[in-house]
Amino acid sequence: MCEKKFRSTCPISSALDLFGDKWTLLIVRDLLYHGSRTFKDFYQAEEKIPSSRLADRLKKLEQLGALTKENHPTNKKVFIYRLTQKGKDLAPVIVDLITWGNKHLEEHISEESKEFAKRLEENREGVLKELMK
Amino acid sequence: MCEKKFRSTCPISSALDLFGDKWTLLIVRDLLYHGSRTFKDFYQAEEKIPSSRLADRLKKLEQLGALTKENHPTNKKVFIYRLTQKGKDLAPVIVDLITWGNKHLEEHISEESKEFAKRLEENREGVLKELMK
DNA sequence: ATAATTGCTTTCAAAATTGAAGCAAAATGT
DNA sequence: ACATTTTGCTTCAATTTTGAAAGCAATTAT
Repeated sequence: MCEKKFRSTCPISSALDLFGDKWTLLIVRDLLYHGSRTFKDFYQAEEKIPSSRLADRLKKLEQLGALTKENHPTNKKVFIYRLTQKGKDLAPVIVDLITWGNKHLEEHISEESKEFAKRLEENREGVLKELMK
Repeated sequence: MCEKKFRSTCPISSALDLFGDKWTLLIVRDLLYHGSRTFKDFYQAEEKIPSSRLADRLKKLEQLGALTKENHPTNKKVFIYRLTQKGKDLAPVIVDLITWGNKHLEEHISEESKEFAKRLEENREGVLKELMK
């Protein structure tokens, strides 16, 4: 049953089998920053994910158990997505991508992100703890 | 000139524009573990990358400045690939993927990787230092 | 009652990926 | 010296994935 899913028994390769694309970790990013999001929220992010892609990435992440989908308390048409612990555990990866990007793509990174990256360098553990709570 | 290359000024999204696929970080992985590799070495890795993909990922990583390509000292047909500092700086990302994979995909991860992950948990900084040197 | 919003699904062309075969230069074997 | 193998790719057809746009049904707002 896993034979089709993973290329090898390497944890890196296996993680990439799940997250190795241009969109999945951006969904995780938005949830790390905001705690909870709706379809529309993700859809309106700067990077402009196509709704078809967004729908299937959310489905995959839910099936994987990295996020949950629950009803909005008052609006039946809206769903609320949140990270599970499995999803939150991706925070270190995300945070290291920020550090790498900030160091090596500095010229085109936003000031806001640079400041976040600075906080990270000063206190990685603290920032991580905050993000994952 | 960057307008086509990056979807936004977010460092995460930008890093994913460069590394967000199933193969690129496996090349980095092999170089982190082994120091230097040849085309054949990468090609023979467990995950079976197609040679066409390998060729263009190596080219992209070289253009990006994440690795260098140099001549073999005695065999003119062989090239030696090595990580630059820019490439080595991806080590934290790789290492966090190992930690995540080991925790959440435990049942299908090799014993060898589990042991490495254990060393990581005990001494992340030390292992990182070793990998990046 | 009508219009707008939300969370999708559908469609389809374009782009990326795979797997296999091919190839030239260099190295190795005899 | 000559044939064979190795190495590092390139090429190509077939399949898969993606992106852009349109569509849609069930609410919700007016």
